[in-house]
Amino acid sequence: MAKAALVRNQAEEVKALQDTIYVIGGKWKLPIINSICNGNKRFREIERSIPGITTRMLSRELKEMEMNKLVKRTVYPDSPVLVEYESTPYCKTFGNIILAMIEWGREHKKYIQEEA
Amino acid sequence: MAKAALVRNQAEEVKALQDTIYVIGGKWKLPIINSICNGNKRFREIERSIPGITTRMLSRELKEMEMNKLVKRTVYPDSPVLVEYESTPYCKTFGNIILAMIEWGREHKKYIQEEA
DNA sequence: GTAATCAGTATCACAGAGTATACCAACTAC
DNA sequence: GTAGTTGGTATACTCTGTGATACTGATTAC
Repeated sequence: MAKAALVRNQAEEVKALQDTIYVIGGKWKLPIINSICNGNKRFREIERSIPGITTRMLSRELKEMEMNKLVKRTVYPDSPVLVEYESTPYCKTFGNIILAMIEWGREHKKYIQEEA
Repeated sequence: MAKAALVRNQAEEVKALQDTIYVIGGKWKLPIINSICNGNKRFREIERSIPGITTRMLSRELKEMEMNKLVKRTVYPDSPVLVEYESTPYCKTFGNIILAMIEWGREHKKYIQEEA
């Protein structure tokens, strides 16, 4: 009985985990979410804030994220056209994951440096 | 000044985030870590606990994770050879990330179901 | 007039992550 | 004797995420 409960729990956990990985998988989604949640609004601004990303990848990911309601894209069609990206409440639900990962990255760096 | 501090902070955050993504990237590492931390020790046991994984991917990832000191592999060479995988303390440092991701997966499922 | 910025799009190409399938030798269970 | 388990390896293949490079038209700045 305890065993069965444990097994079911594990199966449910893995699935939840795999769902999450599916949604935020890849190199760029979390860094982009993080950037926008940090207040970066303009395309080039976001681009500059993420080391290594290319225009193409940013463009693709933003498009997908807009479709999935992760970001809101607004166009101000004044003389020099201006585009702004904003995070949605849904986007902010990744906060804990991102924080945990930033924290891990910091600890990992310390660890590496101590080792060397 | 406040601006400069903010910028430096952001840059450091992204790098930490990207480091973490680099280490645990891909479809399988986190599910495997989770499985082993949950007490699964045998190869086939781990395999069965992760929906969709193939023998080959598990084998590859375990090998890599052993090299990176994420898991410990022990062979008991008794009549039917027995192999056991264990999590290392280092492996357990991913706990917070995994928990946050499981939590997100659960909420996401609720969200999807409510929507439908 | 030249360079730079903005918000992207268009092509091309590739490595490597991931999949599919079969197979091995040793052992157990029926 | 035959089917199943264990801990994997071998081979072949797909596919797509990612990268590199170039380009656009409008605008501003020198």
